[in-house]
Amino acid sequence: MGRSPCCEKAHTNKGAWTKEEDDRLIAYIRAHGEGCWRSLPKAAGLLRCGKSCRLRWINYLRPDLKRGNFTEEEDELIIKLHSLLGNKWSLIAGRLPGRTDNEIKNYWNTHIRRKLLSRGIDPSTHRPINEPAQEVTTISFSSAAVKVEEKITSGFVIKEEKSPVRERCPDLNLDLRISPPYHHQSEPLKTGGRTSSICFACSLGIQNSKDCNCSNGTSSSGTGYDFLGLKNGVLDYRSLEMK
DNA sequence: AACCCCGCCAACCGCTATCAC
DNA sequence: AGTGATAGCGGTTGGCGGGGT
Repeated sequence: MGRSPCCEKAHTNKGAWTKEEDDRLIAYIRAHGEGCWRSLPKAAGLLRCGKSCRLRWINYLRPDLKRGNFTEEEDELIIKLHSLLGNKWSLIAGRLPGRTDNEIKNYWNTHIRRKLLSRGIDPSTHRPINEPAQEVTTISFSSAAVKVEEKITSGFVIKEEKSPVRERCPDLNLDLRISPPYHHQSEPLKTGGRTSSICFACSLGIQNSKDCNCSNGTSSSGTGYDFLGLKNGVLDYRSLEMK
């Protein structure tokens, strides 16, 4: 059984948006705010499907969009996040202010995939291309969780709470938590005779990030990591902020 | 100048998740 | 609990522009 169409296709425009349509959409949202996309086109005097309006606003017209080239810092962060989250573009976009899921998805497919391939890394598994195939762990959700297993992937410790029933299907009934990179307690970093620790942001190579809270960084939010929302050093995947 | 190829990216499509009744 | 409506997500498509021949 298919879904009913979100709008009457016979009476809607498709394809590229005109300046006038953009202006109408911006003016309407400025006056009335976002929400109720289905009724928005009619109210705004647009011959567009609500879905199309939403996409246009979110991906192109929103005033907080950054636009422009991605920085090297953003590149690396996207790679790291993708290695953890896979193609969860909206989650990845949620950690890159001013970037949209569509933009990141396009950028991944056009630039980063090639970049990783040129480094000899498989963009989907984040493993060396010539490395023999290994079991791939996918992050997914579940409330039924019993056993906990830790894995170290790309510098992150991932705690898997495994269901005893579905263990052979890693995509099912997993409840994951992502913690900061594993550091041996016996190997503290020493700087100029002083012992210091490196924060998670620095471990990703973004020392000047607002998420940096190690002793080398500028922020000082006390002990424990808070990168990517990792309160108390552990990220509950379900708490990742959605757009 | 004309044609072709290819990369980029905005937009669409189909699906799932969520909510209201 | 079941159903329909709506929002949101991710994969895919297609138009456009730039570079090469």
